[in-house]
Amino acid sequence: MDIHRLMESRLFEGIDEEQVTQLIYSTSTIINIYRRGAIVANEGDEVKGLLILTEGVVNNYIGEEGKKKVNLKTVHAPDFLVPAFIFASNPRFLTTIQAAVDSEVVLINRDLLVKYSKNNNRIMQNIVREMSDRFQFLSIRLSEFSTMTLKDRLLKYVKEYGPITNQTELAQHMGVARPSLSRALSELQIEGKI
Amino acid sequence: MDIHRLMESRLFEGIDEEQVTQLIYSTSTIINIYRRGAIVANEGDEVKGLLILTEGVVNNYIGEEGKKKVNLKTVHAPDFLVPAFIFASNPRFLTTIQAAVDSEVVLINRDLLVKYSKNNNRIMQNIVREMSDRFQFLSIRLSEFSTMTLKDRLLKYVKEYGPITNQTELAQHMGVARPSLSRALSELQIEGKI
DNA sequence: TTATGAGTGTAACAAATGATACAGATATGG
DNA sequence: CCATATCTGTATCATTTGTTACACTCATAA
Repeated sequence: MDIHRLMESRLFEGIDEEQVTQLIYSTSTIINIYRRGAIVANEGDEVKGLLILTEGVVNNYIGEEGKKKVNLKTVHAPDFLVPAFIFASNPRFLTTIQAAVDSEVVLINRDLLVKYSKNNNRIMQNIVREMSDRFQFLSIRLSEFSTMTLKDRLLKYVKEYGPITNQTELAQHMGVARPSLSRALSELQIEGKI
Repeated sequence: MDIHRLMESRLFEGIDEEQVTQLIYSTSTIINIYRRGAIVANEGDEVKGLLILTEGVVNNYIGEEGKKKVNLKTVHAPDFLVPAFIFASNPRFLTTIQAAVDSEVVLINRDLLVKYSKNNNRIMQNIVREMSDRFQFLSIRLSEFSTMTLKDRLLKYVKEYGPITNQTELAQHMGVARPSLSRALSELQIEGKI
């Protein structure tokens, strides 16, 4: 884990290193390592506290096993995992989280977090801000799913994220069949739009 | 405004009436009335604080004017409006909010809210819980949009919400064209599933 | 009562996407 | 280097949804 990179991220903005270290190296904090492809959490598992992705990249899939899956969000370290679920009425994972590359996740116990934030509320503010931003992100994605055609979404994607590296993954991100994505790309190229 | 109904809702769970009254009748709090069909807020407007729908019903539309719109969520009083946007990096409405019936909205200034919650954090806890629950709601809707067919979504809808009263509205909720919804309903009836 | 507007059913055709299959390309580990 | 797995392009056909148009019902206000 790279503490300095953590400190420079938005997660611990406004909080000094000593306090972060205290939180992360508390006796009730758990640090887990996951190999590429390993499942970090399953849909339905209880969310026991604040999850921080300290190394690696993970995907958030939704959808039952065997059925069609959608990748709701890809998270790159350092960042929170499912901050929106910690304080829900029913704090459980709605998504299956899978490591896209070798990854490391820190779990800070919910009670510890609450106790700590009584003295320093800044961490809670950062979590709430992140929740809000993700809510906005999700709202926009939902409207795109229901109003834009695949080709339009692809055009928007390349504008925002640059050229496409992996069609198979992108198809899951877009919630479409892989050959459909391939066809859409071909058509966009023929039309000279990409 | 019906203070007792507010007190019984989840919004002010754990907070006594005196404090709620103090918040709502603060000098910086604004109470607005909207006629049926009136716009409560436009996409892009700044979110200045906590919005509480104290009377009525409103819809949250996303999508630019003229283009296809989706009704992200219908909110019935008493409830928060867009709690997830208050503390975002860029606290602006992503949706256009329109009164479905005559409605009343209370705006509690963000600074007042923050100041107040330093002494009593319960209101913030309730807001965060509500944000979380809405995030989960949105996640599920997104996966439904991208994995389920319209007919499947309709079956799920009638299971959860009972018989359909207004196809035109429901079509916007489902993000589909009105005749498509009508056709889907006909087919479900022929198949004896509804 | 009538006129008007909103909601509904449905038909015909167009467009978008799904599903499946297969071949060629490309990476990757041994 | 080869062997193998993964990714990609493409064709074909099926299914789903969009678009447009029109007729019908129903409530409601003048």
